[in-house]
Amino acid sequence: MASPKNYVPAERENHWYDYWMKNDVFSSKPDNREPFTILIPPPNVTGVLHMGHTLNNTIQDILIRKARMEGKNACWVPGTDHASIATEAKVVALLREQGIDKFEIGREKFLEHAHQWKDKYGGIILQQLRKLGVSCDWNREAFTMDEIRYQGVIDVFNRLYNKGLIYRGVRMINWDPKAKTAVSDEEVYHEERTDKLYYVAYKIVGSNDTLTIATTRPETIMADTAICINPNDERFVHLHGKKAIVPLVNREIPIILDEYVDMEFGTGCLKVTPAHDINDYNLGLAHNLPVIDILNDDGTLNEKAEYFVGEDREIARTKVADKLQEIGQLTKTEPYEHKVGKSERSGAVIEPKLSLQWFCKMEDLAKPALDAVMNDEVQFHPAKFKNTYRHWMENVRDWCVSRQLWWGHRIPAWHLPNGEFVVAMNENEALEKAQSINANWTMADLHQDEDVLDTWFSSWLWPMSVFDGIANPDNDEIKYYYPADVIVTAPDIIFFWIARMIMAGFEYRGEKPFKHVYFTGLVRDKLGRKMSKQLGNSPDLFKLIEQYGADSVRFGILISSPAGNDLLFDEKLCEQGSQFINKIWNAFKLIETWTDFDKIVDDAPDWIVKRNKQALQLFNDRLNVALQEIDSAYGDYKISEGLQITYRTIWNDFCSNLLEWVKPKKDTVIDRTTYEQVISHFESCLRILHPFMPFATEEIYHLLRKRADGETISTSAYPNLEKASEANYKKADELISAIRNYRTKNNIVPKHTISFVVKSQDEAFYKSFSELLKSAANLESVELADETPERRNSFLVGTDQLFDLSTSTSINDNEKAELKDEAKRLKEFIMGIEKKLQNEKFVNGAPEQVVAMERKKLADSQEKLEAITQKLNG
RNA sequence: GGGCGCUUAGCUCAGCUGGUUCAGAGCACCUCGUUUACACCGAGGGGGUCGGGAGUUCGAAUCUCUCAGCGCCCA
Repeated sequence: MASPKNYVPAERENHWYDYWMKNDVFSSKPDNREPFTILIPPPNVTGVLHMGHTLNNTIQDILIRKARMEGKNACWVPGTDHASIATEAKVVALLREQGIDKFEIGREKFLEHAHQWKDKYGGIILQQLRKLGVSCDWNREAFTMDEIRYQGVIDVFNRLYNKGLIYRGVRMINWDPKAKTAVSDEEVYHEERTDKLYYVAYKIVGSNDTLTIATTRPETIMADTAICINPNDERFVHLHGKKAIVPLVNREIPIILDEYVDMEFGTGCLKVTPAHDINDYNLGLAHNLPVIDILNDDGTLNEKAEYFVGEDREIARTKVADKLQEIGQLTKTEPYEHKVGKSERSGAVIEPKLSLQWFCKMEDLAKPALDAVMNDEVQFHPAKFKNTYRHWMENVRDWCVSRQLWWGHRIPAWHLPNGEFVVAMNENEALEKAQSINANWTMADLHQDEDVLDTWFSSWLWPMSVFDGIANPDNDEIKYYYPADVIVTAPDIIFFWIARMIMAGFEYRGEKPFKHVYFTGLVRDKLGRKMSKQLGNSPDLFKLIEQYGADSVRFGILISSPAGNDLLFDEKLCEQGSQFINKIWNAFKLIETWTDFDKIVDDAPDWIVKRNKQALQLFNDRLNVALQEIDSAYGDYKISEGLQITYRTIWNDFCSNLLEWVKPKKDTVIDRTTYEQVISHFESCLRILHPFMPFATEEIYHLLRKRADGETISTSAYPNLEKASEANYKKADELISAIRNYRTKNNIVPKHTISFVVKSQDEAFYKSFSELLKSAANLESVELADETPERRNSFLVGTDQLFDLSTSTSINDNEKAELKDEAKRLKEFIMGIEKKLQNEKFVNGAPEQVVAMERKKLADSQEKLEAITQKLNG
């Protein structure tokens, strides 16, 4: 019953995913086992799966699958994020296509459309994730705006408000004039851009003098309320106290002094526009300047500007410049490189804007969250991100939590006729509170705040809200699963999300929300460029999965993914993954043929039994060392390294060595005990690999033995670790290679048996593994010798000297030269060690072990040198 | 401007609490090989003065300083 030539992932992956679902392998309920919890970073409902998600979720899947196999109660909670700005933008655009205006249909109708949109597209990404094989508990799917999560947000807003941590204030905020909403500092990215620096002359009142300022934003001169100069600037200080006249609008403004002004920049004179620049705003506060806001919410000029009313700021800029030119007050322009803030959401240039917003005070919340990371209560992997985190947390600023949008959690504040407001859990409670101020007010007098909360204001509660831990802080689920074991995320949301989750965790549960944070890198293309739509360098994931299979895609993205560093993704790596599966597939087919050809017997010849025992012993050592290495890789969150070790162990140690060692040749057989053990080693290999490549391992696991109904490798026990040393394994491997090498050099075909006499200090090794060595290297015999046989070909493996009894010495010139080189090298090496050992400082200063090692090195080298000299002279 | 990090084989990276036999892996490359698991393979091979310089030390890829290049974050 031969299996197909190749494993075809496309045919099997869906099958196994269905099998897992049908057998409810991924679901979790609290019980008396140790929990292992992972919370998915909820992808945006607007998103489609990209390489970043693939990496991130593959890592989570590996961690959760390993934990599951280790017998822990593994719970991976999936979910999605409502993504206020992005989703609202999508829905607005969709409605616009249908000729519907958001403001015309109003809030309620709009939200209906938004919910419809979410129901239709919001789950796409989670569906796509299933293709990757992720083992989320799908019964637990949460959404940041579903009932439990929504109420949690409202609850937390109320509590923070009552605690005095939420306030309303006028602040300079980042205004996105396209999305018409405030965005947080973290949602602004800065882009290098070449603009112009305009030099504008202002007349001085009561004088023919002018002073010249340099600005990138001439369109804001209509909002100027002062000119500022540095008090140390002797060029201009005489102007202090005089007034300047704003061009075009001809308003008189004071000339003030402040050290803030950089004398080197531009002309040394600064126009002050408090409404449109954060630094100017602060200057305005310090000098009591009026604030003139000349911009509309959409970035066009308003009537206060007087000129170019209704024009977009960018267009107005050139028009103002032209006008200034016309009236002779534009003295020059020069190109100017600077950074421009843009909205991460809409791409629009951010406008600093004064605005009444809701804020959350951060200082008190930040303190325990900072400590928890600095003292490793919450561990960052890699730890280098602790620095970044500390820097931000120590300088944390209040969080602007309101957004001028409809899609989201509406701020639970009701404005009252007298201009006050109340914050409440719901309308009724709000009315109650209102009536305690004025008993005559009715519901009609209350008006709920129009704004919604920043999306992160729901995400930061995620570790609690997914278990309904806000409203029901004592429920069994949150008590069991909280804190989560690990969060896997990219470092770009360390502040948005990670920091705030830690704050919320301590604030509401007095405990960290998770134990470990694993930061992945960015996925770049093989040239190191970021993947972007513009470059078109982002591969189509589904084509990749179709072509290579999910296992191979997982392999490809992981094998090159060092912890915390960006990874350069190359499709070729997926191919390497398929080749790996093919290798394992063929290992399985080999074993399968033994059954087919009746190779498995109970009464195998003694030498086979012995040899196989030796082979298994060595492999067992190696496997255990590998397990140890893999375990420590997991412990350090070096997932990629874990896969690399697994790859090498299966390919080199299991396939190339163990299988070759015990493989029954032409007319030989394999004893049943060995066969059974090979199968169980194969199973161990599959189990180690399963978290990385779940589908193919499941497939072969089922082919290796008859499995019970519903049985799965996913819940089979991860191999146990035994203490082992692989010294003998390595020696055998090296020795066999050396003998092969010797054959090649001397043109001895593999078929031809040879006999060796060995001079070695490690006699036990040769006694223990002679059958294996003979078989693997096709030796007639390998005997230990006390004396050096004369005139025999010989070579060194470590310090062991092997003499080929079947030939007589005939060193050719080539070999002679090589040996001489080696002898020379050894002599120098020996001299080096001798010098070291003669150095008292070394002998006294270095640890005993190190000195002993040097002595051993010396002895070994001398032995080698002696052997070589002998050979050269013989 | 401030902070953090990186620079080791052609490529991607390990190694870095200084000392375990002239610095490792995978891929790529070269040579040989189709013996019934696998050419998506096997056997073998070449390839690095560990970015430059200085210092500490008996000893530095590993620690310190400095220079250069690159990247990220915050202003």
